[in-house]
Amino acid sequence: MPELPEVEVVRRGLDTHVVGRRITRADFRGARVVRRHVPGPADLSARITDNLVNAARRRGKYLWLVLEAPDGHHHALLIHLGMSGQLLVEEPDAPAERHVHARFGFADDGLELRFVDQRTFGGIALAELRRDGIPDPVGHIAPDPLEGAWDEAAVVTRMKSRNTAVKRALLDQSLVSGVGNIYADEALWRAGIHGERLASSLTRPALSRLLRHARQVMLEALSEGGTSFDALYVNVNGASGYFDRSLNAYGQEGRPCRRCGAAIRREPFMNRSSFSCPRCQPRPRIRA
DNA sequence: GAATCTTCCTGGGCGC
DNA sequence: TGCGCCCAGGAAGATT
Repeated sequence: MPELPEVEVVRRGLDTHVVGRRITRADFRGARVVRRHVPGPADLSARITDNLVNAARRRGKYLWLVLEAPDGHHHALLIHLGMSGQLLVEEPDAPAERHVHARFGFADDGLELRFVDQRTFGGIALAELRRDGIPDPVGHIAPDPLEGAWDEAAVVTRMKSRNTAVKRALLDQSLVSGVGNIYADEALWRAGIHGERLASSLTRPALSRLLRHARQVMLEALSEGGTSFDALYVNVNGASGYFDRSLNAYGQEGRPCRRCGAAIRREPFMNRSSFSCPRCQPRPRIRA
């Protein structure tokens, strides 16, 4: 599934292949892909036709194209890839993918942009931009660790006040965005902290360390994943080379911990799974 | 308001 | 071999 580093690679691909072009055609297929647009897909299509793509931006796992309408108004085409979403850049006459939900054509008659999503967790919406350049629906999403607005000390302060498991806090998009289950487990492993520890029970230096590990692991994935993508594909199937080689905790149940050799354990967490080292990341004795 | 639970969806993988 | 079930995941909205 696309995590923040993959979404950033997609954004860079959009920067290269889509920014600077004028949309002349937008076709949506299926009832679910267009989100929160009461007048419906046809209206959204009409609103973005003849718009110029001015920029491709990202916060956490949200992507958006800054569009300039013919009347000069700026708004955003907001895209979330969900679990299985892909953006592809292809010849207009290439065969349609089974789960293609949107196709965008451009004035230069060049490669078209397609949104393909097997599970339809992803979606597309038209949004107004706030004064700070963030689309309205992204307003409640906190800065991610890879952007300029990232303020580690402020996030530590907010996490310290949370009366909940530190992994829940790490996954809370209103505190820090872009950290999914995989990177949460990797950051906790690196920091030697069990995810069920109360956020408020950790020291500020420990929380700082955890956040710095989260940032670092995503930077590493970005530097590895960024080179493994076909130039024509803005994204590939969510699997970057990083996941094959570099995971220390996530999905490693039973394998020896690379730090101490103990077998990595798997525990249920929020109807999902957490992976951790039983020796490096001892469970808290008491957990509410 | 904070914390937690439920729901959306479908393909891959597994057990029987 | 094939059927049915479980699982994965982010985030909105509901519920406590």
